[in-house]
Amino acid sequence: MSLRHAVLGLLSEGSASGYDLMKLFDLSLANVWPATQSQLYSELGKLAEAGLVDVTAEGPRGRKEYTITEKGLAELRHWLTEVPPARVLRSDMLLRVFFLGRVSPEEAKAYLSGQAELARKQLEHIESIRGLVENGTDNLSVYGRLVLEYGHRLARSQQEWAEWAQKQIG
Amino acid sequence: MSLRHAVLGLLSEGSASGYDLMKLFDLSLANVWPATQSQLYSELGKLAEAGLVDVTAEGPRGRKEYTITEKGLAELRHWLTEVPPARVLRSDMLLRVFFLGRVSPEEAKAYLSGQAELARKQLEHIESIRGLVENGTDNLSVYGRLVLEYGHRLARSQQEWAEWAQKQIG
DNA sequence: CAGCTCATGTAATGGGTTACATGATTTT
DNA sequence: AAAATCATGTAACCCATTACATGAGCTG
Repeated sequence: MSLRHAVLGLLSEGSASGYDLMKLFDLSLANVWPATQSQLYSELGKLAEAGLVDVTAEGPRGRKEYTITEKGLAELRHWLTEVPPARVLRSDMLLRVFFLGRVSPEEAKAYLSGQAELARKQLEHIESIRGLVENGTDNLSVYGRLVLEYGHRLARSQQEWAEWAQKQIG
Repeated sequence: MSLRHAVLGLLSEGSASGYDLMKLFDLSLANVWPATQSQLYSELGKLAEAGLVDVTAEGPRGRKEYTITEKGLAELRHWLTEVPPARVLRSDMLLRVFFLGRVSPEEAKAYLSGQAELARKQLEHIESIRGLVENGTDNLSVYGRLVLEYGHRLARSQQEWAEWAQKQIG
C-alpha cells in the first residue's frame, strides 16, 4: 500500500495533476517505487474519495489539480514516523545464483561477470546524474541525494560482490 | 514469473512434494523469493499442465511427488543463461527517505538510526547462520553461501549508509 | 484417543502491468 | 494542417497475500 504514500509525499511538496505526478514519478521515484499511469490515476481517485486529497482546480483538457489535505498530511507523517517499513527483497538476480550449479562453471561465471558489468554501468549512470542533482535545495533534492548515495553504495557493493563471487567458482 | 523458476530450480536438485517444497522455500529462498503455500500448490499445477514437471509418485494423504522433466530442465537453463534478470528494486524504506523533509529533523534522524539498528541486527543474524551453512557441499549450499555473502555485504552497506545519512541532516 | 504433523486445495481481495480508447490544445 | 504533447480514463490479466476448509496418518 505504498503507492498511496508516494503520491501523498509528492503532493506534500505542492499541488499537481495526475499527469504532472507521472512525470515526477519517472524522474525521481522511478528507481525506488515505479508506478504506471493507470495506477496513478486510479490511486488519485481513491485518495480523493478518502478525503486525503482534494481537487482544487480544473484546467484545460479535463486537467484536475490535486492538493493534499490536512488529513492527507497527517496520514503521510503517520506513515513516515510510525509504520515500520516492511522490506521484502525479491531479487530475480539472486534467485538465479542459487541455481547456478545447474549450468556449467563457465556459464555461471559468465552470469556473474555480466552482473558485475551491469553494476559498473549502474555506478557510472549514478555518477553522471549526481552532477545534475547536486544543486537544488528543495526537499526532494536534498533527501533525493541521500537516496542517490544509497544507490551508489549498493551498486558498488554489487559490483565487488559479483567479482568476488566469480572467483569462488571453479 | 520467477516463482515458476524457483520451483523448477528446487526440483532440479531432487523430486519433492508441494509440502516439501514449502519447507525448502522457507529455509533457503525465503529472503530472496518468498512464496506462500497457496501460490506453490497452484504453480505446481500449472507446471504439471505445461509438462515442465511430472507427478512421479503418490503417497499417503494424497501426497504427490513432483519430478522435473527434460523440458523443465531446459526451461530452467534457458532462464539461467539467456533471460536477462529484470531487477525492480521497490523499497518502502528508501521511499520514506524522499519525504523525510515533511517531519522534524529529530524524527528524520530517528528514522535513519532505526534503519541502522535494523541493518545491524540483520548483519548479526546473517553471521549467526553463516556458521550453520558453512559445511554442506550440495549445490544449494555452495551457491547459497554466495547469496548469504551478498546479504552480508548489503546489510553492512545499509548500516554504514544509514549512519552516514544521519550526519547529513541537521 | 488426543494432538501433532503431513498434505492438498479453494476463495476473496488487492496491487501491478499492459493495452486500449479518446480527445483537447499547443506547436511547428 | 499535421504532429507533438497534454490529459484522463477503462479493461483484462497475472501475481501475491490472507483466510478458510478439509482430512489422513503418525506418536505418545
